[in-house]
Amino acid sequence: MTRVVKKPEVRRADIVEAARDLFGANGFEGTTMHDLMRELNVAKGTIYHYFKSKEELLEAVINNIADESIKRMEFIVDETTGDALTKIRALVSAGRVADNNQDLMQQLHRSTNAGMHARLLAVVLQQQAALYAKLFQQGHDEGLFQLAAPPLETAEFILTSIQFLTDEGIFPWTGETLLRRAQAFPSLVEKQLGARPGSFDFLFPRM
Amino acid sequence: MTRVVKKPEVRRADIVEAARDLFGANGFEGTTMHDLMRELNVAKGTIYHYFKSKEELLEAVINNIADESIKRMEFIVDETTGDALTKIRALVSAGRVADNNQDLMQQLHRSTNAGMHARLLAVVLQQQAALYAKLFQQGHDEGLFQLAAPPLETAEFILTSIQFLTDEGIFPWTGETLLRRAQAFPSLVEKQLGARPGSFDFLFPRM
DNA sequence: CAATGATTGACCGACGGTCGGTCGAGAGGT
DNA sequence: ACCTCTCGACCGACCGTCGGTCAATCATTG
Repeated sequence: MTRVVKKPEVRRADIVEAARDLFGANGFEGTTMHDLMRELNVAKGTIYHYFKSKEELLEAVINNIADESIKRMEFIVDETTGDALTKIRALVSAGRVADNNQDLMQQLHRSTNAGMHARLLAVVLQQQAALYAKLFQQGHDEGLFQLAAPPLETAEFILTSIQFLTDEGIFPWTGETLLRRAQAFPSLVEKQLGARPGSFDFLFPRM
Repeated sequence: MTRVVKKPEVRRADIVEAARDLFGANGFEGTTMHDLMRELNVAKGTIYHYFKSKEELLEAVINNIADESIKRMEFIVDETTGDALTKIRALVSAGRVADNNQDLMQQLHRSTNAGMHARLLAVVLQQQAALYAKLFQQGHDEGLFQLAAPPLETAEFILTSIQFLTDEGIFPWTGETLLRRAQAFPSLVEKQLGARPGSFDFLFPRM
């Protein structure tokens, strides 16, 4: 095979990108290193030159997705002007990881990928919590919220529940269950934040 | 090998029990079907006679653990007399899945087992939520709580956060992080339930 | 042109899973 | 009580696949 030499950073990025696509299309366990080397037109050893195991490659893919997600969210917060509630609203509507990773999410819904999924959730969550914490603090300062606990812990608390309970990846919730929960979220969040009733109605947009 | 015939239920239970032990000791991926057949003194085909895949066996193990857990908790609720807060306190102190599955939990702390772990959490959670929902309702009726949403959704919301955020299995939180969160839980829960400040101090017992 | 290190691909051992076949036990006939 | 006959629990050699290894090879750089 014709030998192609690339700069290490480039090759590394190529591998992560291809892995991300394949994991998204076929799942982690459903993707073989052979699939990956064929996709990349690269020998197996090359991949193992950059990642010492498939597991480590998964780690890199997860961080890649998470980093992209958090950057997008930070950008949204920065470009949005207004009070905390306005910023939160903008963030929520654009913040679903699912939207920009449609096929990935579809794969994550297979229970075999629960591991990959849970780990991705955990990383994304920690990053998002820091972001929301700032907004909660702002809202508190603006008199919109009455927090009972530090902003970061409050953000972690709320985000964790919403992510896990709305995510069909780890456990296949039924449609009714999801609806039932979605309807309860506004009240739950308002209560937790001490926000005005109705201020989080946007969490469950009736159509 | 000497052939031993058992009643199907017995053999099935034996397999689940042994699998539970081995998964607990070495993790799901760290346990081979060969290990299992050696432990059971049984041929590989026998295991596959009862479970069509390793994956399906995992499912059975998870349900086995979850069932045992929920039965213990239901028993505790039944034998405890008093108001909702008293029952909740009893439940929490005995309800940690970790306590009665020490080595299992230790294994779950390996990120390779995130899948097994997340799925177990999901099942246990759904069962526990139903139980706590009853107590939240009782507390509401007794005037101890002021719920902002239906009891079941409230229970799911709270339990999910606490389980996920205190569990080191999926993402290895640091000790400080765990402490920081534990300190915030009482306030967060009280706020969510509309309970008297201090009534959930038992969630974070200072030593 | 030598040194470096990126790249190759044949090779390996372990693993999950299959399948043709064996054998014990209970049902039903005599 | 004894003998079949049938069912399905049980066996284990075998298979294909997969993650991972490594010595050789080749492009690039100084």
